[in-house]
Amino acid sequence: MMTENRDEMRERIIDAALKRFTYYGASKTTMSEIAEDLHCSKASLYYYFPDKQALHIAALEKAGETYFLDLREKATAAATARQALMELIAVRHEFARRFCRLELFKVLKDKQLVRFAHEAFENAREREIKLITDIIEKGAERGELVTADPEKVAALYMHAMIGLRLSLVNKDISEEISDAEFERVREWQVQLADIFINSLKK
Amino acid sequence: MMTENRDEMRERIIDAALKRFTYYGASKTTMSEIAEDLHCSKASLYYYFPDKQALHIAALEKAGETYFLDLREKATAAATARQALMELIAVRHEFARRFCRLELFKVLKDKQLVRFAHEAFENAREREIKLITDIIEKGAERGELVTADPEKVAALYMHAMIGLRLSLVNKDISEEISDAEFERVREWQVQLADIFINSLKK
DNA sequence: CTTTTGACTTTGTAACTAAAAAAGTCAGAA
DNA sequence: TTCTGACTTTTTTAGTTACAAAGTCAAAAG
Repeated sequence: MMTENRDEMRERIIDAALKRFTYYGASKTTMSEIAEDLHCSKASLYYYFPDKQALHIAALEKAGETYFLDLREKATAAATARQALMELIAVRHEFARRFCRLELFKVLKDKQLVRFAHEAFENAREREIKLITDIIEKGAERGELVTADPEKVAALYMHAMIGLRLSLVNKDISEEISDAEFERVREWQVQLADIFINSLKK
Repeated sequence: MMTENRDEMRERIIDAALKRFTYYGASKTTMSEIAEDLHCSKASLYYYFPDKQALHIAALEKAGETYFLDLREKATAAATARQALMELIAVRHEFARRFCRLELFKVLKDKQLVRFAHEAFENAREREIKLITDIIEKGAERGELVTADPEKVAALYMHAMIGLRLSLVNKDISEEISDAEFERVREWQVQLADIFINSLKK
């Protein structure tokens, strides 16, 4: 392989894997296929990653990191709290559409991976709650809104938002989610955000 | 059997089935077991119900009807909109605790039953949304709160509440849900209700 | 010395199958 | 009209095998 260094090759493998995982799901993707995409041998992959699971985790981490950076960038750029929350909804919407097939959940057989996924989710949620807390606090400083416990409200908002998607989509993981359904979730999320914003106004 | 009439025997069968379904799930309950509980033969059950599925549906309908009547009774008795919403949360909490093992979902193989369950859920949700709409409207009449579109807010509230449970519990259907988790969901639901109430105040 | 590979072994999965269990039927009894 | 024991049919499950994918390694290539 014509790569400059070890890390670069790792990235190339993660990208190739992520592409496959996103389109077909991790369980339906073989190491051989990823190797073929990269025009290298399967054994090479094992030089960079101890096993398929490690590659899977690396791919998930990369997707999550990209998502979170995007989230933070958009949120901090917004002028008002309402605008910031709307930006978060938009980013989440795009992320869900892109990675809903990542099949994090289908690989529930592997206990270690389940634990990792769970921790990663917890962690991502924590970071997102922190982001929303900041948005609310900044809004309070500006005099836009008031609340006794910004973090509590942020956590509640976060769970209600995630839940709204779960409640509205209400499908098996194997089923395809249509664009119309994604759009519907987005619209309801916008309205729920407005309820929260309104509730926090003086 | 020493029953006065056909309907009474049907009820007895439904009650016995519901008990088994609730504790062990429909798929792990055999018609023979239900018959044993009633000290009658399995063939008798088939005199009252064409097949197991029909009995399952009847049991679900009964559980749902009981739940809804309870819901309406408590809601109409409440003095304020806030109090009414709190009563709904309490009833839902009790219902979820009792029937979370009903395993409506595990029997996903049977297409007809899935369709029924889906329609029943839709229907129950519609009725519950109607109930919440009434609560909001009554609150508006009293001058407690204001909103342009009570039904829309009610639907949003309903989905956010259902979703909050889904988001917080976040478990496989097979896993047991602890009392502490149920309680946690209830507390968050109370807070979400307050957010909505506050948002709708003048 | 680092990276890559083809050929290899081990492990997991999907597709059969046979045995068991549960669903569902029915002629006749109460 | 309601109920049942004995029956048939259908569905589950547990075991098996065959194939595919995961994972290893000695040796080659740069």
